[in-house]
Amino acid sequence: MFCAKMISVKEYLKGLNGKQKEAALHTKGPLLIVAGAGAGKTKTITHRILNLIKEGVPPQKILAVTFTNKAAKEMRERIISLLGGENALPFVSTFHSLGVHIIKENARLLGHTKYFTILDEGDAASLIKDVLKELGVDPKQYDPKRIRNIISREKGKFTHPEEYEVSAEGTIGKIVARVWHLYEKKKMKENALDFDDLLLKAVKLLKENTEVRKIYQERWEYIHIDEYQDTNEVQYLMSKLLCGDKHNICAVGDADQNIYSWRGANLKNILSFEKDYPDAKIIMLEENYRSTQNILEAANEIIKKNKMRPDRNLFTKNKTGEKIGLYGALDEADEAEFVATKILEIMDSAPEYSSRFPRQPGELAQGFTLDISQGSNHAISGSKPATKSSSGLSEIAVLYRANFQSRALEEAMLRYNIPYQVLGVKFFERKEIKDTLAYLRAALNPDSLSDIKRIINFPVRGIGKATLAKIFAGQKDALPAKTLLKVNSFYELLGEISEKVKTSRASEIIKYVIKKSGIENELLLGGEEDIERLENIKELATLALKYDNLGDGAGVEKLLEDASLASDQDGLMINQEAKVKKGASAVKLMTVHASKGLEFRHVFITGLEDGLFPHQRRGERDGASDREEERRLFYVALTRAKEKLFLCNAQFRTIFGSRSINAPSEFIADIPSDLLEREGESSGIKTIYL
DNA sequence: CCATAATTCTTTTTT
DNA sequence: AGAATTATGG
Repeated sequence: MFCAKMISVKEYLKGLNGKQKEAALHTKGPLLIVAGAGAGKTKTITHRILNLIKEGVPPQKILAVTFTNKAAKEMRERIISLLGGENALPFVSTFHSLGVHIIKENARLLGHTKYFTILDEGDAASLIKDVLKELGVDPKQYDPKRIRNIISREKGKFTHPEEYEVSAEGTIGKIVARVWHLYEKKKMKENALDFDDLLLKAVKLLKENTEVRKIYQERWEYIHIDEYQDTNEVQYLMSKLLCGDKHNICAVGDADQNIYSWRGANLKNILSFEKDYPDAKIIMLEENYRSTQNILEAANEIIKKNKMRPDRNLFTKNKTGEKIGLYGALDEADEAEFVATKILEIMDSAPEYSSRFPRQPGELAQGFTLDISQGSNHAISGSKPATKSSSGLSEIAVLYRANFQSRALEEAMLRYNIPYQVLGVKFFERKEIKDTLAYLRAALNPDSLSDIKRIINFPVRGIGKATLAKIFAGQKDALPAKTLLKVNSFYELLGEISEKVKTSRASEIIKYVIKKSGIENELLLGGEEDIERLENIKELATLALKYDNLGDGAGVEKLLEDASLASDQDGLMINQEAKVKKGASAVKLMTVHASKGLEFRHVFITGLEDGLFPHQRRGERDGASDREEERRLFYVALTRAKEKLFLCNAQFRTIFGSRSINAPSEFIADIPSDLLEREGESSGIKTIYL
């Protein structure tokens, strides 16, 4: 119905290409946007939302769901900038926080309070461990994490525990069935939900309760689902239930970028979109605006080798660009050294940075301690904080398959005085942060045993295992008088905190907790490490300032929610805001998974060794599809780069403290050699052996 | 109950 | 290699 004339009228869509415009203008009925890497996916979706609003749809009627907080944040910001000063905004959320939202509004229906505790994977695994012990199963023989994974996978498939019990096979299956049952019971008793529950319970509500379903279907008339290829069964059901009969669903995705099948992501969802919504409009975005032709060609060659994929190719009008650099390193230290020196070279080639870095590795800033565990943002003391021109550094990313690889890279960055930031150090998973938050959670949810367990004897109060067991068994009166006194004063403390929560702002409460609990005193007495921990908690208080305007009580509640749902990158993002704001720009180190959705002028892909990338995992799952997933992962890595790409592999790598020899990844050989260019060999390959 | 010593993991990717 | 968990003795 819309003709060229009408399109031309919409000034605000003029930055889009034909296909993108078509997508933005298709507002009624189901729409699938198949968007290749760098094809302007977010731009299209945000403009579509803009168009809806311009056509008169109230912003609150629009929902956009993403996978990560970072993606949600970016989308929100881009919508805000498109809308200008408008005050009402669409509801942009991750799947998990949408789940929390729905559950909180209906907590009673599920037998929970709105202060339910969210268990992270660690909490969940330790709860499973307790369950195993209770059932008389040796947790060493049956790894709690593994059991947790199996349960998680089943929950992601929307399997009922009873259903599973019937179909469970083998010894493990039987054990899982028993554990699962008790695990659910315990969570209920603790008023706690695991990550899967956040989606599952929300879907159950929507599915089984007509009124609830109606409320949300009416609340949101237009829904958008980002990264549709990564949805699992539960998320798929959620999207379906939310869009109801109106079918105003816009899904965006790219089958080639499905890298989460190990988490239950089901390609079927995107591949059978047309079956689910027969009147669906499908739009393919195949022009890449991000990368040079060389980079894109390499990526196309890599992904072509997968069998299970749509037949299509991205193209670009960008220039040919430089060749892809290739470096065969001796070991991980050599590899890291190469990366570091290359980064300096890159910075040197931009004249405005040339004076910033020391030329020799020896010129280190004095008094700088090497502290890998902290990760985060190491703007080097002694080197001037980078100013406006320093954005160059943040245009560089170093990618790797597994988190442990960051270590060697960090050491090199420190030696060469290159400011860097590691995405993957989970601020909210640090012990001191978890401890502090546990006080708040326990105060709000007195049933939360996992939180109480964590803090009842930290700082040391002389309440040990035996005492704990008695309390949990409801036999407080069986305690010796002296112990009872300690226990009571602990619960009084929780009571005081809970009172304080109702009457104070988030940042104040954090300070209150560390004082009253004795955490502060404890850490002040400790060594250097403890002081650093205290600093981290203070950072938490700073971060909490942002929640102060939500009002007394509500601020803490939201802070706790965000803390539970913050992934590593998000967590760090928040963590860093304070530091980065000062203008420090840094090279980014992260896993390939974490890099999805991002782009950088210069990208290093490290650890391209057989067994590491593609990663060799132990059996269990179907090898062929795993291999294809590794390939998709490499494809994602390649397509992050805009201008220059470096590939590195190391002959030797130390894993678990012992050195292993690795052949270069097959991926390197899969790239046409005319796209590659050797960056020189490491010295001494022949001489050093062991 | 707690501090220290000994032992056993860890490393795939994440909401 | 280093962290984390568990065993041991006070």
